[in-house]
Amino acid sequence: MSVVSDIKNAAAAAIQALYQQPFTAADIAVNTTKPEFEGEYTIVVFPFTKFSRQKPEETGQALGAWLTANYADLITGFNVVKGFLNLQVRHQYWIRFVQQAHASRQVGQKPANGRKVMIEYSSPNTNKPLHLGHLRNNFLGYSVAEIFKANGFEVIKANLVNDRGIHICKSMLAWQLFAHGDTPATTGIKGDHLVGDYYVHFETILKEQAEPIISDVLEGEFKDFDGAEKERIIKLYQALQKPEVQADEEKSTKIKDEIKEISRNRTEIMQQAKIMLQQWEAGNPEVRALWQTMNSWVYEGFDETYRRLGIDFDKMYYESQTYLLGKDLVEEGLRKGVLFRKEDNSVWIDLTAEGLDEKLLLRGDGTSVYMTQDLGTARLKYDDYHMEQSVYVVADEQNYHFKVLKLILEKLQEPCADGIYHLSYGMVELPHGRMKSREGTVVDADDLVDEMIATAAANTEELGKVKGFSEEELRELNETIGLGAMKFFLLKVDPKKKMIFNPEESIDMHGFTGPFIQYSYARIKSIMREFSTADLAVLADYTHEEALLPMEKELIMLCEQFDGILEEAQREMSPSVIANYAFLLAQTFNSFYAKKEQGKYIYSVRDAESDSKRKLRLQIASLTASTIKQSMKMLGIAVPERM
RNA sequence: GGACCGGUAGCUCAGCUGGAUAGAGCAGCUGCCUUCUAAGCAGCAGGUCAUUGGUUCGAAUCCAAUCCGGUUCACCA
Repeated sequence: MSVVSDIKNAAAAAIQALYQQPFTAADIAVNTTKPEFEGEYTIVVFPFTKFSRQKPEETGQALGAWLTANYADLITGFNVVKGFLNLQVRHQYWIRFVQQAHASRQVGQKPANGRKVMIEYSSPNTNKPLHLGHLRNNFLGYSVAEIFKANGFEVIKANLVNDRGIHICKSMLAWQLFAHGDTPATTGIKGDHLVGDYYVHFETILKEQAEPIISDVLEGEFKDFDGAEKERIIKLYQALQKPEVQADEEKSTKIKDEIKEISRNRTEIMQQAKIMLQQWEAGNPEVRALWQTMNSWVYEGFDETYRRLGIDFDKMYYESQTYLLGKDLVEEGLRKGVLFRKEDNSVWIDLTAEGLDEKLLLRGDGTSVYMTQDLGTARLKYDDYHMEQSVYVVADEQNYHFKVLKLILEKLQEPCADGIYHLSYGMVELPHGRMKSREGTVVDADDLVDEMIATAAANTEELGKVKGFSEEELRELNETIGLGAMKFFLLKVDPKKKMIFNPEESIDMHGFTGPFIQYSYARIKSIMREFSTADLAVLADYTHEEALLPMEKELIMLCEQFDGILEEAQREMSPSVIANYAFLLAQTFNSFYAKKEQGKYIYSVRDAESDSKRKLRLQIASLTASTIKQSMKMLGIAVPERM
């Protein structure tokens, strides 16, 4: 039970008693009171004037009087300003909260609720190392999983690895052609980076081979093409010659892009890659062996990155094992009449009634597409775990895909359909736009982590506050701070918004940042170190009778809101809710810590004006520390005892 | 063109289930380390909440239209 819900329930009872109106607690607006007015929480009374038939002020007075008379253990006083009823919560209420929180020892962990969710995140391709975009995905997925757990859910963290397809064949082919047998072991290059390097190599060759073909086409020469493709390319060429197209830059760029794409497909190296993909699908032993070897290099690299990032999974899925799934669903769909077959034998679903298009599910040759395997995988996951919700952490460019996926599953009456939830997040962009591998602007995840830790180390060194730390402790501290800065940076923004990352400026460690909060935590721990565990232990049964000073109350109130914040974060699937809260809490503690009047620190724990105040403040500090620690844990961020 | 998302301080973002005078951080300017940690604190300055209209006691928040930016609408994944 929270204060806000207590107040809402009391207000609902008041309305029932005074006006005989069945107003539910959920319909009552309760906010924190603005600092310029007296009170802690405020009820907005405007909505009640309809049936009170009094002015807002009178309605507020009547409600306030009733509440202080009938809920005296909750509310001790009130004042009314216009339509706002400001309530003063009984000071014992706050004290009781502090003591209960202290006694329970574990803040922000709700008991198991018997509900099960799967969170799929990360889901990398195995042809390239992880980059900045993946980091947002990984941190989001991990954090949302933590948030669900804290709210009492059972969580399965899943990773669907895209380990097959043309992209990995590109790396494999380039390796075969140019690597002379190099391995991570012989070169000392991390496996995922080595494989990524050959992917880049492939793209370079591809570009070289495509260029003459493209320039031929642009000059009206089509010798590299035949059949339908030739017709298509000629059509594009002719379209490009039209004066109205040449005047329209957007249009001509689009046509040129298509010409480039078709030309790239005509290159020798691309043809080889396609052959390799066919060999892979046919189970060619040599190709399969190379595939296994190179993927294993990538997994070693990924494992290292994941371990460093503190990211883990309960269940791995591999597309090489799931890409053929979904065909039976299509068969069933055809039988149910939800799907239909065209003359060329391809299978479709008609979603025009839903304002969407027709969507292909099986090609004419019977092979499946991305959507088909996702349908099958959705069923597989559900068969594996029977979870009530299946969350996909995937960038917002796939919004349409997931909308369609859910819709099709609903139409097929799959039991997993209702639980499908696309946690869509915005891309991380550079100041000049999206990261482009062809332009070499991709920010590598490992490099960024290194950089962050180095920055943290430089700061730690400069501040010189960690005398007596061993080498190992120092390394661990800098890793905690560097990673904390990075995770917080990527999680503090609302997931659905795209965000800008400027690699020129390193991620800040002051202000609204992870290190700021970590620092605040370490500072509290430093205060607490002055006192023994016995000092803390006797606090639980201590009854505090003195009045609460403003910032003592403010901190208690903030800590009391934590449960509600956790629920909101889970409901919204938004770690940023917690990031904002943790910052506010840390910031408030810092003000509390530094508040000075007439040359004295008025909230000093050590030099408190009385024994009871010392104990109360120690308790508040301890509770604040636990709440900060748990908040940061929800973001996958550790907090140091000293920094 | 259809669908979806976004537009709040110089910059990066909160606030959006309607509530009191729109908040942080960074950057800029002032102060504060004989103090339980200055990765901190206090303060100054900075706004037609894209535009217009509507809904009502009340709109950054809801609705409509418009403008700007993005994503997507592949027999790619």
